[in-house]
Amino acid sequence: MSLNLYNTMTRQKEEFQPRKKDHVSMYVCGPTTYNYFHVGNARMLVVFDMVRRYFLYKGYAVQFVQNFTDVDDKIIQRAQESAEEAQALGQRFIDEYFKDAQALNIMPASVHPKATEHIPEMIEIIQGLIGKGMAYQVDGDVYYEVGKFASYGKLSGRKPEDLQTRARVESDERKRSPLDFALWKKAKPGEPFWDSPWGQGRPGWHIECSAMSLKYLGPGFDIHGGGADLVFPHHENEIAQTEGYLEGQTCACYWMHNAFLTVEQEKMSKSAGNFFTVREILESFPGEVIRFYLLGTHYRSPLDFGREKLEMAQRGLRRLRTSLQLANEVLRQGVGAAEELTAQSQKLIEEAQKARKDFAEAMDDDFNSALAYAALFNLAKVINAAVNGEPQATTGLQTACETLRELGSVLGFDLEKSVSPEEDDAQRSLVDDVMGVLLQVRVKIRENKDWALADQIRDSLKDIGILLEDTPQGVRWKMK
RNA sequence: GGCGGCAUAGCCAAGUGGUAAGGCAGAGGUCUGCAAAACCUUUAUCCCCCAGUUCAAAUCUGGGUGCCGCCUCCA
Repeated sequence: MSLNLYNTMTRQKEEFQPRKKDHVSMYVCGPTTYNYFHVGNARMLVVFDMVRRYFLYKGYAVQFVQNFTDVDDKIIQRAQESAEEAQALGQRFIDEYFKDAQALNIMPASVHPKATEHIPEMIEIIQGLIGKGMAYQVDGDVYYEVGKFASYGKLSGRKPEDLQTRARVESDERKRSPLDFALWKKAKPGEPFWDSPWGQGRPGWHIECSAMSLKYLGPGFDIHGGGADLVFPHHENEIAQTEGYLEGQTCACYWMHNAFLTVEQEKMSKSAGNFFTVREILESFPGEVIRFYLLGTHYRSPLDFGREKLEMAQRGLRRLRTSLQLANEVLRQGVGAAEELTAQSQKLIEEAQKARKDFAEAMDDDFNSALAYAALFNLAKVINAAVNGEPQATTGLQTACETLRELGSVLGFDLEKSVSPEEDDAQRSLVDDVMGVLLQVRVKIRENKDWALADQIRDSLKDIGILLEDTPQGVRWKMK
């Protein structure tokens, strides 16, 4: 089954043809580490993690590179304000990145290169560009001469002439054209710097991605990803650098860009100040809920952020989890019960196959995770119906559950948290003990038909996040 | 000014020519001491507006209206 993805370069969906059979090489522009990342950044991270997981599901080996920009103006500025070393500050937020990423079930990249550890590679490319006459040095700075790269603008669909008419920044007199951009910046007093043939300084933003993608993936790698705002100028410049340096070779074959997250219809961004960090949202919602919310919309459509949206996502996710939980209880009871393949079992297996097919069709069509959700919900519904109706169809039920679990995990969800995080374990067993005693007492209370007291206990527990359910088989409880 | 995107029920959201997926919320029912969960039924004569192409359009074309993004650091 072929996979189609939308290529920003051609502005249409194309069938994915890997550079090397059964292998996918991806480079994604990672965050600049001067703060915790916000939900908008999270959308990009989750989207490309989903892309990666789907390739894995389809049997590809995926080389996934995601950089950290750990030197730039913002970091330096932040560091100066807080009297922290720029390097230390950059590293600190790299560490914090991994905490939040884990909460969102984002897999660590195959390689997480840092800009500051690839200065020599960048210098080499800059020297190559100067040697080819595509870059020039002025007073310790080095600029890329955009006019020397014939196809400049091919990714963003802009013509250099158009760009020039609207050049808003007051043009630096020393640049040959307002469009020329910095490859190397001369160090100002107090700034971090590295030695180079042009004196002490630091790299421009765009050059790092050229250097790191080339180093880890080589020319013509499969997919380059990032947020839509990177199309211009960042990715345009990266192409100019890499392809100018390599003369004729392609930087990346497919360019994928996710649309933005908005807050009240306005783009969420660090500079606009209307952002919510994942760190703060995690105080109210589990990471998987945030993830579920983010993947509920196709990655190329804008998505508005809000607390209600997260609550809706939470209820939806809970539905899928509940389904597996109910089925598991039935299956546990039914262990050992010999069973020939009943018609009901057969039907469940067919439904599972259908879900798998629908899921793959959705994902093969430019990673339509929102549509893939429907396959998950449909399967959950079938499982619920079986549990309610003919639970002895264990073979089929088991297959259906495994399928649901597996498809969920392709999107990065652990629908059945069999293992709770270690730090929760101690607390959990304590809660288990207390609940055991309390529920025994409550059984007595109910035998005495003191409903008011029984209900009061249930309500009070609900207030602290423990949900009680009275069923014909007895009482069941779970923590929110 | 240039380039690009979006407009589908109360809310979220799929759907690019064949007669509107899925989720949340709501209504009725089953079950229950009650509640919850689950199940069943139900909720858009219609997809921003106008004109056109077609046997057939939410889906194509043209023209409007509204919203957003990029062109400056930004996922």
